[in-house]
Parts: sequence; C-alpha cells; structure tokens
Amino acid sequence: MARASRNRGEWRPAAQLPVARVAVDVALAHLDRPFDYRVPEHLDVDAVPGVRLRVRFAGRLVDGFLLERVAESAHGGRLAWVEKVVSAEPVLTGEVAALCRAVADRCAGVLADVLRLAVPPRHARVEAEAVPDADPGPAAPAAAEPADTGWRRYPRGPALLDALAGGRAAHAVWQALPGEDWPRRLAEAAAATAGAGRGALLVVPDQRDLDVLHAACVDVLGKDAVVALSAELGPAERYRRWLAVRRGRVRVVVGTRSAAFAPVAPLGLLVVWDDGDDLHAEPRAPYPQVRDVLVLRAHAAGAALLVAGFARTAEAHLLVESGWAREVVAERDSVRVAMPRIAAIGESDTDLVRDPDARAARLPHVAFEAARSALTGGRPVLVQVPRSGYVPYLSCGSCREPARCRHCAGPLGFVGRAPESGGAQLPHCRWCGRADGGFRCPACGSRRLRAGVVGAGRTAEELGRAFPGTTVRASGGGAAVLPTVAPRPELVVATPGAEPRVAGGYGAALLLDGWALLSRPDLRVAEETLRRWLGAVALVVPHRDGGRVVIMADAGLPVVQALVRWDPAGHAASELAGRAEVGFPPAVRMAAVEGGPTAVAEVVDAVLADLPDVEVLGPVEIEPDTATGPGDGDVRERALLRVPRTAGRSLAAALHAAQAARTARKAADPVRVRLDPVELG
DNA sequence: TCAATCCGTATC
DNA sequence: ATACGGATTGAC
Repeated sequence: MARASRNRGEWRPAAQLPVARVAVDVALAHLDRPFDYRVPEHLDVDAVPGVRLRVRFAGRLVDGFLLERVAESAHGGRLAWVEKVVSAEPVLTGEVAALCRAVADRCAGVLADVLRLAVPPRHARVEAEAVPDADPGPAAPAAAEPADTGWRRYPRGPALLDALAGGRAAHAVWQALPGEDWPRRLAEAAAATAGAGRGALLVVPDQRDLDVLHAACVDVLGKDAVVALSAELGPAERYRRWLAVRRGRVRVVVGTRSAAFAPVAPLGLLVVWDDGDDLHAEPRAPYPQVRDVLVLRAHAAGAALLVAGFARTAEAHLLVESGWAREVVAERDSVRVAMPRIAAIGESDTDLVRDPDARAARLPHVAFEAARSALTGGRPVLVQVPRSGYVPYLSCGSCREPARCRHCAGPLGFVGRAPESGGAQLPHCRWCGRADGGFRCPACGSRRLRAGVVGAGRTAEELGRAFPGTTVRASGGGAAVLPTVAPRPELVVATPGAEPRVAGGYGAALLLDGWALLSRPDLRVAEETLRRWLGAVALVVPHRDGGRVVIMADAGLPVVQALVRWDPAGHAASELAGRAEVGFPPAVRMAAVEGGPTAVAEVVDAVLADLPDVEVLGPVEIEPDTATGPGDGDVRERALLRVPRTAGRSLAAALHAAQAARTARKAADPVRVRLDPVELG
C-alpha cells in the first residue's frame, strides 16, 4: 500500500475505481442518500465495500460506510477525499446494507438510523485479537434426522425440515403445541439448515428465551457451531461474537431484537419466536419490528422464514392468508392430547360461590380445587396475574367490554386529568379525538361507564393465606424474574412473560383477573391477552397427567373460547377480519405522526399534497414525550394516516419527503413517524 | 462597475 | 457546522 503523503495536495486518486459511494452517519432525511468521495491511492487497498471510514461532510469529519467502489461519479461538483479508513474489517455486508435500506424505506426512516441498529460499535482491541482456530467443521454435525424429530407431530413439519435441508426458501407460520419443547424444535430446524451448508438466524424476545434456545442449539449442533447475541453482553464480548459471525466462523446465530440484522451468510433460515411480544418492537427510530425486518430479509435474500409461537398474530395470519407462508399446525387430535383441561369462570357465573378459605384470595372454588389437587400430586401451580400500572381505561359499567369510539374504534378515555370530580368531563377517543357523550355498549346496551385500575400487588400474600404451609414464590411484577423453579408442590405467582419454566411442567395454572387484561385500551388486547394465556397454559402438563387450568374470564368471550379450544389460528383469523372492519393494521397501512401541533400539521399537509387519498384521523392531544426531557410542558399531538396496504410504500415515501423538507430548513421541533405502530397509548 | 456583505441552501 | 452562489448594498 502506498504511503500517505504528508501533503494532501500531493494525494492522487486510486488507479482503479477511484470513486467511493459512502453512506454518511448523518440522520437527516434530506441527506439520506449516498455521497461520492475520491479514494486516494494510499487507501486503495483498504477501501473495500463495507468498511467504516471517515469523510469530510459539510465541513465536519463524520463516520460513514463504504457502499461500493465505482469508476466515476454522477456528481457535478468536485469530490472530497476519503480521509481515512477506520479499519479494514468490512463490517457492512452488501446483503445487510440492502436490508437496512429496505427497512428504512418501509419505516419512512433514514438509513443512518437503521445502520446504527444493525452494526454494533467497533471495539478495536477485539478486532485485533488473534482468533483461536476453532474450525466450524465441514458442514454441521449430522444431528437431527428430520423424521426422528418432534416435527412429526405437525403434518407439514417434516416437509418443512426437508425444505430446509434441501436449501429451499420455505416460508412458514408455526403454532407450537401446548407443552412443546420449542427450543428443541427450532434447534432442529437450524440444524437442518446448517446441514445444507447454510446459516440460520433465530430471534427471541428476551434473555430467558435466548438462554434456553441457545442451550438447545448447543445440544443439537455443538458448542462451537452456535453463538448468542444479546444486548446484555458488554461491548467487547458483543463485538467479538458479532465479528465471529461476520467472519463466517459461526453460521447459527440466536439472539434478541438487534440480532435480526446479524450478518449471517450464506443465509438459509430466519426465525422469529413469539412475534407478538412487544420486545420485538425496536424503541429507537425508525421503530422496526423483528418480524417485519425478517420478512424483508427473507424476501431479498431468498432465505426461508419461520414465524413461530404458541400464539399467532394477525400479521402472521396475513402472511398465511396472502399465500406467502404455509401454516405448520398440529391436527385437532394432537392438540387435544397435549392440552390440560381448561375451565373458564366468569364473574356472572353462579359458580362464583367462593370457598371460605379462598375468599381473601379472590379464588372461586373450582380454582382452589384445581390448585389443591396439583399440589397434592406433587407439582407446582402457576398463578398468572396482570402486571400492575396499566393506564386508566374506560369500560362498560355493566359487562366490562372496553369502551370504544363509534367512529374509529379507538379506546375512550378522559383527556388530561382523571375524572375524580364527577361527570363534568366527556370521554374522548384517544385516537381520533372525537368527544363521545352518548356511550352505549354495543355488547349489552348499557350506558354506564367505569374507570378501571389494575392492581396485582398483594396476590402472593393472599394466596399464602389461602394455602397455609405452601411456599409461594413470585416472579416479575416487582419481584425478580425466576428463570426456573424446582418441580415441587409450590405456588408460583408470575406476571405474563415472567413465568418460570419447570422440569416436567406445572400441575395447574390459574389465570386471574382476565377481565382486567381484556379491558386495556388497545386494539390488540384480545390478541395480546390470548398470547399471554397460551404462554402460561403451554407450561402445564396434559390433561391425562392431571393438568388443569382455570381462567377468570367469561366463557362466552371469543378470546376465552379460543383458549379453551386452543385455537390460535382461528383467533388470528377473526382478529384480522376485525382489524379489516375497523381499518387498522395489518389490514391497512397506518402511520402515526407525533410532535408539536404545527409540525404535525405541516407533515400531514405535505403528505396530503402528495397523496390526496390518504385518510387522516385526528390530530389529537397526547401525553408529553418523556424521552425528550422532563419539564417542558409543550403540547404534543398525534395524527394517524391511513392507506390501503398496497399504498404503503407511497405513504412511507411521502412521509420521508415531508420529513426531508423539514430537516432541510432546520425545523426545530422534531416529528416522530411510526409505521404500523404497535402501541398507541 | 466592482468589491464587500448578507442570506439561503447544499452538504460529494 | 461551513462553504458556496446569488442577491444586495455601498463607494467610486
């Protein structure tokens, strides 16, 4: 390599492909495109696609990634020099660069933001480390013979594994049976992929799931064939493992959210487990969701995709309904055999006659019985309670159906202060902002409203009194999350998502306060509640082994029916139909535009000028953004923009253009744009 | 008529 | 941030 001249005036351009196309690390919409720089001779060798570099941009030195080397630039003006190649490690592969661009386009965001999510910060010492030559071996340890695996319990399971073993890009939506050893199944799928000489990338919501999945993969594939990526690692270890993937030393990657961008190559299989979990939604701009990222990635890279879980989201169901993915589900008979017995107890049930011993614990007799018999049988009992601290909500004062706006089906609430002073305030829709004084429950016709709060704090204490002499453990909801508990006759009180695993399974589960879960002001409540219930029920032993579940919710509710019949697919179908009816994602494409009133109006107007057919809901006042600093009592608003799914790309493009117009003239107050937002407060 | 200065805009 | 181009101003 030529030496750098001390004198920049003597720098000469590289002989071959002297122009570098660079993605600069500047998160402004109007600068969201590559910029061309001249590669000096002395950087010719290191300046390969994917390396980090430093360039002068608008007078400042900024970081960037080299996207490609080309012969000439279309830029009219003079090109500046590439100042420095930060390291010769090509960290941004072409496939990941294209993925990041696609994600930015889909989310109406900028490439620089997505690149920050995708490529971990450099750690120079780790990069320089000599790597112990742990050769990954020829292909994979020929582990799982597809026919021998638990995938046989699903009629299309073996075909799926065959496709993976044959290197074909199958797209599947899998609903695991109750009690399924899903980490093992996913490890088998990864092994089949590795056997075809391809890589697999499996993404789970949290560290607990990651630990069990990693263990299963190590068991099936061997310790050196799989690596776990998560935010919990320190920067050095995180970069070390990530580099091992980039350098092709490991081809099976398990990880949490940001691992969706891991540079696995050649890419054979992408998996997202429990895609309804909000942890799969990135909280940083441009707010991509793991499932969406993997769908884009599978599409572009020609990889297989598996969207998996006990539950099925409306989004996953849409993949099935549109014909893009095949469903992998068990026959009814297999489901029946695998399930515990489930009883639903509504508050109106006459069965609510409470056991004297259980009164303090809000336990109907049936629940008390189920728990006692499991304990007698020597197994632990899982008690699922809602997390505390849900936002106040309004529901029907008589049947407790969530109160919804008659215009857009958004949740009704009181704007600003709580209605402690009485009936002076009118409920308003929290999405479209319309006041609704004439509430009438569509389910039961009542005109009464009630405000609810969920409290779950004392449940463990109360249960202790109801079952004297029995140990009560708590997991989540203030207490530390327990990854596992011993298979002993104890009560385990857990919030959704914090249920400890137990060898052999729980003897019973009690799902408390179902009505409270179902009253949350969110269009996804039914789906989310079912997802939590299925997750708990899946941990209980089958009926034939005495497994029982008692759920405190009205058996007449469709979502309770879906649980009792273990029918996540059917529920997802009606969920999707319901979203089509009220016009919400994924049946339509929607964008939430949030910020100061004038800023929001500007963006909305710009989009409307571009796409006159966009439907606008609101704007409506929302809670001040806690992220942008405390104290400033600025008013924040949110407008929702809605288009048919086919217009999703144009909507995102119009939003990007509207943002570009604002950033170009340095508009002060930022506008937050989220596509198909999961949460609408 | 030309240079100094201001302002808006692009940023390679 | 800074650099540039075009418009504007003021002195000769």
